[in-house]
Amino acid sequence: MENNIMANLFSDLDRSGPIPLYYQVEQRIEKAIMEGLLPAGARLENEVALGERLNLSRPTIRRAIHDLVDKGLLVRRRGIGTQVVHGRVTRGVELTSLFDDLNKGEQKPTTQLLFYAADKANDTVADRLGVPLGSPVLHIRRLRIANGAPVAVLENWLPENFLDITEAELSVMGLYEILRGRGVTIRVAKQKIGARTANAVEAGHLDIDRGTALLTMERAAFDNSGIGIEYGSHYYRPDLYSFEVTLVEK
Amino acid sequence: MENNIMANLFSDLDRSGPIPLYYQVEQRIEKAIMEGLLPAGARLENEVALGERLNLSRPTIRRAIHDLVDKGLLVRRRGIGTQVVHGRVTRGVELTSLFDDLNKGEQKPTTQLLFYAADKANDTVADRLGVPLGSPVLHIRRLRIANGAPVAVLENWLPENFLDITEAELSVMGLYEILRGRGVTIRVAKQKIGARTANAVEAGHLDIDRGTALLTMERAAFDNSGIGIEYGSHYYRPDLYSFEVTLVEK
DNA sequence: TTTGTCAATTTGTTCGTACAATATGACACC
DNA sequence: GGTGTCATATTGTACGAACAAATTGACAAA
Repeated sequence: MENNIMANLFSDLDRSGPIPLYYQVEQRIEKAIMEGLLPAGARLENEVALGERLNLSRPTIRRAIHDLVDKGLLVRRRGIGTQVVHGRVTRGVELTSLFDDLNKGEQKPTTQLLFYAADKANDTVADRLGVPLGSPVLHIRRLRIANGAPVAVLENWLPENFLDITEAELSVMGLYEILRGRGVTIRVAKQKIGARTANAVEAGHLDIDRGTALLTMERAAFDNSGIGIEYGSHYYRPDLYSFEVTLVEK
Repeated sequence: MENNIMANLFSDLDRSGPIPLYYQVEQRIEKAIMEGLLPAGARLENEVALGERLNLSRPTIRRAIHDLVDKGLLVRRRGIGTQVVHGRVTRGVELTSLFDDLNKGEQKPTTQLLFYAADKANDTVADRLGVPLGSPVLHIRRLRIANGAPVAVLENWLPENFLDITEAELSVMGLYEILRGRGVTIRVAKQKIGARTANAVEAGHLDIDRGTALLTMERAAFDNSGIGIEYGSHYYRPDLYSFEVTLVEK
């Protein structure tokens, strides 16, 4: 029975294309879990058998499964086998989701550019971004609206080489979308999540009462080579947004 | 020059003991980075050469380096090589830190047990923990105090097999400490971080004004075998506590 | 009944090898 | 001088194979 499910799942692997085989396997297992074909607690076939049926070597299968374990979707024990982790919170748990956040949100988000100016890096910005104090930075503030309701105010600073990002771009695209389009890859990001009480201005932006709670996030993002890409200080309407993280102990 | 450093680093690998070779290599490189022997931006020797000098196969070396890339300590580019990541993000990047949080906090935290009872799992608890509705669970609520100030209220539910955890234990030890002592290893945890406004009771516990902001966290933690270990619903004083996360894009 | 042992199952570690893809720098060519 | 091409260095993907370690269940022995 299960065999049929799996057999169908892996029927047509693209062996010639540029997408690695282990990644294709990974995606299909992940999809099967998300769609409920492999429910929580379900036991996967063992590595060798799986490899034989897909005509893949054991290392390739292992690579795929290992990645999914890292993502927190699977759990494996020597002598026992591999199981789908319990807790069907398994939707959208990728760590990367936090990067894009609202960028590719559920319901066609809109952006309103509140502020846009070339500025000089102050103490905080210089420190977080690793640029010299007083060096040129792009300073922006955006209001993110989803479903007609204001969800968050995003304030960001970017180093000198991004001064040519235009207001027009920022009005229609997410920041990370723009950065990706310029060939920039974020590699490491350090985030700090907290809460505070909204003042009058903040409350006004988010269309809530003064004195209610805000969810806040500070983030410094770095390049492949460790160069500071972006420093952001954001606040969110807590009834419309929250952060989800999956931690995997190694 | 660099060769000498590396040669010394890997002089005596334990080939017979139970610790995997890739792990030994991993630890030594990590140590070298932490101690500054391999400064930010330093380039590692290539995989094959490294393998030859240590008398290890390339897969073993790759495994070690791959793990460190996952941790955010190293960065590698095809055709170029492997480098130590820039940016002093290198301290305390372990994912595990979020697990223990207040347990091993900065200034000798105290715990006050507010509630302790055997209970039956309600809808939410049963769902999050993956146990049957109405099955026995241990239900506790604790007030965490650091430096004389109340920092957080931690409400937790644990499945049947932890019903024998005593009030005395909970008063002097952190929950995760107790669990570790019983041989339980948390493997995957799913967290949701948000904010809301404090009601009168909550404000009273944390010694703040009613209506000020609370930082909230919900967590479901799972075993090696995917069995639910703990479900928690916590709230924190945002001026005394916040969450820090380091994300690594893969 | 309880305990110990052994076989079977399954993942973990480690080796070896081959070829592909990407970035750099040198060199020839226009 | 600029431009394209090619060799080189390095990591990425994929195969195959062997043995080690942990768990379970069956069976034998006390």
